[in-house]
Amino acid sequence: MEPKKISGKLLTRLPIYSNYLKSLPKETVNISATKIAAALGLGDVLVRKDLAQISNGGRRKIGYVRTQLIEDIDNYLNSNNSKNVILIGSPLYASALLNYEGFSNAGIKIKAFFSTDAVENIVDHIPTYPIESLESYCSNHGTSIGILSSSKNQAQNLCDAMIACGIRAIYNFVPLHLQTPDNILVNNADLTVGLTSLCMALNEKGVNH
Amino acid sequence: MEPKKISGKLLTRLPIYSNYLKSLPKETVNISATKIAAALGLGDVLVRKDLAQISNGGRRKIGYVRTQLIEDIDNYLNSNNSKNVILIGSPLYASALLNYEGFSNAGIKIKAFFSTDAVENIVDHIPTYPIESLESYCSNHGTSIGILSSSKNQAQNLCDAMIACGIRAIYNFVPLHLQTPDNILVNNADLTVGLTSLCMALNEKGVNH
DNA sequence: TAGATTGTTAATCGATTAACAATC
DNA sequence: TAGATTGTTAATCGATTAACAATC
Repeated sequence: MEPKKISGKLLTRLPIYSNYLKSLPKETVNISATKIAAALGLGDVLVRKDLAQISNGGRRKIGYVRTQLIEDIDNYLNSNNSKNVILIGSPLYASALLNYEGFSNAGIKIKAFFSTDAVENIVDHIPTYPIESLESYCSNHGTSIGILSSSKNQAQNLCDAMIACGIRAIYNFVPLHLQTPDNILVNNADLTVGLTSLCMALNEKGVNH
Repeated sequence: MEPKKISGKLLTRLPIYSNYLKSLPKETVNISATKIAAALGLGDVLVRKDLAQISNGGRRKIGYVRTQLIEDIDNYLNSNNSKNVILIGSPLYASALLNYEGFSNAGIKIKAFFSTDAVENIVDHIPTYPIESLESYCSNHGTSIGILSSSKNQAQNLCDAMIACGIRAIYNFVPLHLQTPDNILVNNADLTVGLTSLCMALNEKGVNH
């Protein structure tokens, strides 16, 4: 059950592979690393090395069994990612995450949303609770990961509240450096890098507006 | 005016440095790389090398002038990132991005939001338009970057629409591999990696729920 | 057999860290 | 002077790519 440790870069590619393989027509039984690489704009050796880490490999001249590969990738992601994850923040910021269709690809399910504003359920598969019930929920469910998506003003308070409730790791979508004790893991989601690197690439092409 | 090319990793750190420096009390005139590194959990040599790339350096024994450093970083980001950026999608997915307080740190301003649903302005500083006016807007403004935040179903259509309007680069928040011609830059924002690496880190610590 | 493929080993490349020199 | 600092050069590390061997 111990998922093997793989690199962060590969971790970003696994859901991409999985997605791509699932998008192929059902008739596609075998698929080669070369084809996958070409479709996704990666090197073929890279794809082969990646797949070697989570599957039992393919067959020479034939490639990999598509369904097996999907299973291997999803298995890895599921066994790695089966954690109790909650989301905390205000609906204004959090609704995109509640609706995000990418987490399930990675075997992640958000269990509950704790809202700073009184609201109904925003999506039907994730219950919304008032922030006040965070403590009782966590003590009952042993939640280990909290996603934080709020205004800058609220962020540090919400962060403190999560830590007080025993949360071990925080995925922070607020563009602010959170103050946390050493034993708390924090991962800061940075939505600007992607844009900035596009800007950089356009500059190189001579596009200046 | 040609911003120097720096690595993607540094690009993620620049807004972090800028944020941190701005968060210090006004009385702080000088700040050393060692202190910055300690506060942000980075190596001091790394910070020094980073700063060397965008500033004229500090003074031995004293460090850097805080305000000068902020200016240098923000200057770099502004000159690199002064592009016409629009957001396209449905409010459900896009509202978090419209409200995101991190883009301005990087010198990026979203100029307009093109909504698939008829809605009023969501935030007061970004006008909301119906998707139908995308074409006329783009031909008037020479927009080069589009942020895509919609359901999976809508994504490819919206992507095609943007390309038809002359957009050169797409920042894609939809967990789906977009089909695009070779000359279009695509950057896929991946919100799951952060969560997945937290899961991995917790696994290593023996936390299994 | 020839060609398409996987898989392995070595080379390259870029980012980070270590060691240390310079200096105020 | 001694200590805190910047800055530079070399070493390390990890990820990717190149070259090629194996094989169906």
